[in-house]
Amino acid sequence: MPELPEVEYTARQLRASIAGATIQYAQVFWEQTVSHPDYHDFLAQVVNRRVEGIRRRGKYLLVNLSGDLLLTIHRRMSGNFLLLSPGWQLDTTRRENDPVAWKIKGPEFSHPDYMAPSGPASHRNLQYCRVSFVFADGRCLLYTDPRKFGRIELWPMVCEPEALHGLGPEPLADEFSVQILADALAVRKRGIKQTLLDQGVVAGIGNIYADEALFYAGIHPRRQANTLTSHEVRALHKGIVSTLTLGIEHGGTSFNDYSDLWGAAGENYNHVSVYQREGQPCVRCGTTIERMVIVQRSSHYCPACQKLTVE
DNA sequence: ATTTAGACCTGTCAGC
DNA sequence: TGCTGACAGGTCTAAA
Repeated sequence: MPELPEVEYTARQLRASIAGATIQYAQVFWEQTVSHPDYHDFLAQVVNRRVEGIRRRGKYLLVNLSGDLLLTIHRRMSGNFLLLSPGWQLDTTRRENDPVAWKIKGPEFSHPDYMAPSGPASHRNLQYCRVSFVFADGRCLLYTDPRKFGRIELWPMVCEPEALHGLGPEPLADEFSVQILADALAVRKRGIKQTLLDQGVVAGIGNIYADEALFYAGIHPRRQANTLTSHEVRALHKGIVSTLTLGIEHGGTSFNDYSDLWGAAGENYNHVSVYQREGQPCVRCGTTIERMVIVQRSSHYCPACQKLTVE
């Protein structure tokens, strides 16, 4: 579920909270979540490491650990982080009818930043802890993931993890120019929607922000990527940068699962123009927003603002 | 060479 | 109330 803005927002929150903290130990409750190395090795290697820094690349969260280790995290559809105040702990008793759900036990929320898990999703998320990191100061970082798609890996810093190798430019960095985007689109015959979802073209765009960026630029999701005019490419570039930037400023987009480190929902769902707004009026012209399926994914667009035919 | 189902997973919601 | 199918912020693989 998290796209670039959600991952970036999490990275900023983690930087402000756990940078410099030492991992006392970790627990793994769903083995497949830790895909490299073997989770036994993972648990052994992570002990007593200090969190040296936190970065983001595309939708990957990158955590530098002391001893030249790199933790890479991809949350896929429903992965989330929650930071528990000291005093909280995992109750690892298996629940009767659900062998993979885990409960959290502890005192009432007392941390000033942690008054209540305010997002509607946070209570639910607490039950699906797959990995936990317990810090020396007693705090506990939970990786929760109802759908179990997310992956956490540990690599020696010297070799860049393969997963990061094929990623395209960072859309919010200087390297992402109009020309870079134009060059990438010029050689792709696929639809523009699929092309934007391709992490090798631009890193970090997912279904929400692809739809939003296309609406911003007035481009139909089925337009062939290499037929965009230079004017349209310029508009799309601006659309990508501004919708992602806005997403970060609003703390990400929450529809179901996503919440921030303290369990609060991201504000950006109040600011989307087309995503999941099928049947509602276009914010620009009032025409009814439509939905179509493209490569097994929903696409939301305004049929009046985003015409398929080239003028 | 691309496109596209299917897999991986669990939960929710609408409709019968 | 209970069942069924569609759908959900992603990405990889194999078959068409």
